Amino acid sequence: MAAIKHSRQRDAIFTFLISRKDHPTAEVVYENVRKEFPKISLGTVYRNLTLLVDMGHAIKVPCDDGSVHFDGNVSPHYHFECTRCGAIIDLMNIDARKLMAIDEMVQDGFDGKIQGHQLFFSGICPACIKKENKSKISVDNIDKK
Amino acid sequence: MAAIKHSRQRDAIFTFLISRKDHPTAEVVYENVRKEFPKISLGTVYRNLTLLVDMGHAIKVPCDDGSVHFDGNVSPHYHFECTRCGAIIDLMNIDARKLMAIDEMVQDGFDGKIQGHQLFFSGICPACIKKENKSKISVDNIDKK
DNA sequence: TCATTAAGAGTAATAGTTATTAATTTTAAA
DNA sequence: TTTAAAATTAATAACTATTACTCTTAATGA
Repeated sequence: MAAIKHSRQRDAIFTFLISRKDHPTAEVVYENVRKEFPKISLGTVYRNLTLLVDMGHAIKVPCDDGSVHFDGNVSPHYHFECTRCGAIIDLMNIDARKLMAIDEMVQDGFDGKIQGHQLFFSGICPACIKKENKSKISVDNIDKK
Repeated sequence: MAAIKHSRQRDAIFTFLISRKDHPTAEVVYENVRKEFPKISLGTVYRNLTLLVDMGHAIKVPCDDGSVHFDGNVSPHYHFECTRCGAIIDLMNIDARKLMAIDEMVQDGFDGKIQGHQLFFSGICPACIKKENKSKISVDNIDKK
């Protein structure tokens, strides 16, 4: 019965994960945790990320472009990917009743049993919109935020 | 101006794709087209599948488990994956207005710009439900379909 | 028919991830 | 506190899905 032992490396991975709002990939986690543990290996990062997901402390976010990101926010929510900068952002403002309505919408007329869904949004993130506006406005407006 | 030449292999790949309702992977396409073209290579299958997708004759369906499936049905619809047998099934009975309502639901209160979404359902497919019922009923009922 | 050139076959290369293993760390019993 | 079992790590090998490369075949247009 594989008792799970504490490890500093896993701590560092988890701490890094919850410190970020943009959902890093395994590679990004690796590069950052390496600052604290220069000898950590990519395999250790992968093993601990899947461990954290299995323990329910993190979520695996498979994106449309095939890349896989990780999220330290385990409360139910959807994700949004910016088509400009690639950032993954949490969408927390969802009404639970509307979520269930989505399943019911397709269950009607379908012979199988709908048990759940994955919903993933795409578009332009607030930061990229701000950047875009800044480059549009003329020089004398730059300081107006 | 890269004139696209016709090829029997591509035809066979496309014909196989639209003949299936369960959205095969590149590997499955390969195994099946090989019956007609025993010398076809996996690289040819991949190249033609992406060609078909680029031409708008097929859709690439990246699934949650990381596997990639292909769909010869290009009309707008959602997908459903059976958690028992892994089959991917088209869900055609969706009201377009309800789809847009999904984007509006999350746009409200979000500073970014929602441009679209990917929605993917999971559960038990009709075939697996039928199979389950069959194994439950007693012997004297087997022939009752 | 013949020349041109995209497409195919076969194979090598790559990326992302998982598996293996010897050495190290953690934990708990003595 | 010491120490030994068990889990974890670092390093690396292996694996899987996909793409790239090279040379050959065959579709197209004159």
